Amino acid sequence: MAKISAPKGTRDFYPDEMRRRRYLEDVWRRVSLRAGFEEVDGPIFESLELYIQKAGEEIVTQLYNFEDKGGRPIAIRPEFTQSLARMVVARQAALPRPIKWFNISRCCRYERAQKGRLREFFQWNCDILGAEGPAADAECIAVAIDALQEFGLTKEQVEVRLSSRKLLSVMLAKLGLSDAAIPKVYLVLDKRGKVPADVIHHMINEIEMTEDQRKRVVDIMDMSSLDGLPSFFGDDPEVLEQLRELSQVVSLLGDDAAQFVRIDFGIVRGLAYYTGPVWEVFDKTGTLRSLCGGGRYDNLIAASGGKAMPACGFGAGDVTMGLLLDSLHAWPNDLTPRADFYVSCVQAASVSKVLPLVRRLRSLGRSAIHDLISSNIARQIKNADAMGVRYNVVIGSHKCSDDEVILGNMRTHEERTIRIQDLLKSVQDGTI
RNA sequence: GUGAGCUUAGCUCAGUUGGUUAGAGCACCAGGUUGUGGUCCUGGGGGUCGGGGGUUCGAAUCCCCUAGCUCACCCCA
Repeated sequence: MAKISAPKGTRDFYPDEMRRRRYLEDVWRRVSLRAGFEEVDGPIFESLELYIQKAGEEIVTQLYNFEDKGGRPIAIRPEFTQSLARMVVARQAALPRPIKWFNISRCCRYERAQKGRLREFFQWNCDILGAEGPAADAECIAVAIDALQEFGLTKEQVEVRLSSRKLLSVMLAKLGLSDAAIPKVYLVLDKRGKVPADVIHHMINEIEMTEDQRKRVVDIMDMSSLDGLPSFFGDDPEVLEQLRELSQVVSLLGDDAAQFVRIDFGIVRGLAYYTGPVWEVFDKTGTLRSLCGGGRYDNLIAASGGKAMPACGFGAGDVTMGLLLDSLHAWPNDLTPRADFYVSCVQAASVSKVLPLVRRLRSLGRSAIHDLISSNIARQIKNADAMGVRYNVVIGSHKCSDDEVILGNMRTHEERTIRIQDLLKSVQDGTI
């Protein structure tokens, strides 16, 4: 039989990888729950139409789709947001506001795999619906930062780059740029930092606008705070309003979280999608794709057939986060689950006593394991040690009677003889 | 869709201008140690050198084709 390998862009999760995946998910879930988000989920496949409706026919080339046996066009979910919108719309009137939901979804996209991007991945989403205004945006950013800190990351290692689609479009409109020039400016903004400075310079010079406009576009591009803006636009009320809203997002975070945040109008993201503040999290070495991205998308629910409803949220993938923790050696030291007890057995005659004791220990909520391949006592203890077990329990030693066992602390090397019922009692009391 | 690189043991990799029977470390298994663990010592299993074809007395090594993987561009909800 031919060996068949896993499909391109997918991963096998052997125990090592699975532990890391669970660790990521545990952090995401813990952080979400303590911020008051409720976990939701939808099907792993949806009607293909759900994605076409939003992104157009071209999206089909970028996802896994098939016809089911009833001839219905189906797609494996490439993201969760469309499912979320569908779920919200279905019960929109009945859901208490604001809606705060989170989800950890397995998603597939048919794309060429490369560093930080695979065909199957896990994505954490947090969304707040029914809340307009900067408080909800700040809450999303706060939760994302909370997760970063929970992973042990500092403001020296990662940063949140914050922009505002609305502020940016108002500013560009006020500069009097032509309709043809504005998309090109977005493109340049998006490319900045990804391609060499002289290329950026060249791209800007290619855009048709006056020298004054060009200079101002460059100024906006280079801005890393909002301080200069009011004088820049002569206290224009529209600009000021958007500026105030974006500043509030930062100030609501408080000094501690705001230290992670930097204003960067280079954050563009999906043009059709976002309507207000947008942000992405990057590692500061700049070697990885974004760790997390989000923003305000007030049109989504209406576009999905519901009543207009403000919404904001973010998504974070497991692949890039894993790469970052790899490169920083920031995984927790020991994710290996260690059993509390290894019940070993000296003589064949006592073998039948092993599993019953193991089961008693397990029923008390402790983890207990034992030999399954007839190892001698030396091998059993060797195995127990290799697995980092806390206590070794020896049954059938000539040093003790039938209702006794030897309890060995694998770390301190202390041994003592103890009656089985006393052992179980101590375990129950929590003294062992 | 475009371009580049890589492929030798389960993993990470050596392998000299082509030259005996293809190696190391780690991992795994066993013994030293048949009633007590980490170290150590000894041994063992495991390779169609990605696949196919060609050149040659001789190919892991050179040439051609092909597959797979990786990286970058495009795209990125």
